[in-house]
Amino acid sequence: MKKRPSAPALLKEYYRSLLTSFGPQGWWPGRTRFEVIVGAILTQNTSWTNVEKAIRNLRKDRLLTPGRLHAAEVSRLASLIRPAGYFNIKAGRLRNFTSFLFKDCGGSLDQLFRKDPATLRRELLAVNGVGPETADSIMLYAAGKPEFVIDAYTKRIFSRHGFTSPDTGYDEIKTLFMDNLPRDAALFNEYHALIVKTAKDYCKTKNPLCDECPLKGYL
DNA sequence: CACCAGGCAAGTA
DNA sequence: TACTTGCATGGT
Repeated sequence: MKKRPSAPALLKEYYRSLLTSFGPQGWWPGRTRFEVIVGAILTQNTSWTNVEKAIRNLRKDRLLTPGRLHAAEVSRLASLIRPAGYFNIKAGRLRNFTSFLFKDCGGSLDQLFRKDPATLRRELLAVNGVGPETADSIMLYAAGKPEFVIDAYTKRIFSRHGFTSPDTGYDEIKTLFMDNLPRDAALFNEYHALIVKTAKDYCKTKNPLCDECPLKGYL
């Protein structure tokens, strides 16, 4: 029985193991920063394939810019994003975000992302419909800030492998990553992408000991 | 048919 | 503060 490594060592080992197994993902969940933000809101408790359908509908109508989206009727947005589920709620949330963006920054993402990270995160969280995961997804994948995104996959994998408990809170598990890894946006981006790939490909079964899982050796 | 998917806010006690 | 419920489509 080999000794359990320290948290920093374990997190680095896990990353190295995933990277070795799957290679760099070069993952980016959208074509533009604004599309990343839209995707982050639409994917709340929803499969990414359904989000892609909704994004395609928005793109077809050329609404994937802050100005065009903000100008569209919420009811029209709702009908376009229908495949992503919760469409009335999410249409309102998209509007809440663009309203904030225009009121606060004149619709400019450059201006929004020039805010210092702590302020930016606090203000994103103040938008109705933007919670911790959505805020961090925007910070990391749209703004390029080093915030680790904790999603259902991350929680599930790490709890199944006995690394956290199933009810560990968002901030607690996030701190685990943030405090034990270098604050590097590219690293956080790649790490989270690898976790998503692992979850989708290998951890569908509720069996944390599945043979092909790269984490197998760390139990 | 049941169950789940890259959450969040509002309601209840 | 701590729990519960509503939101909704599409894939397996």
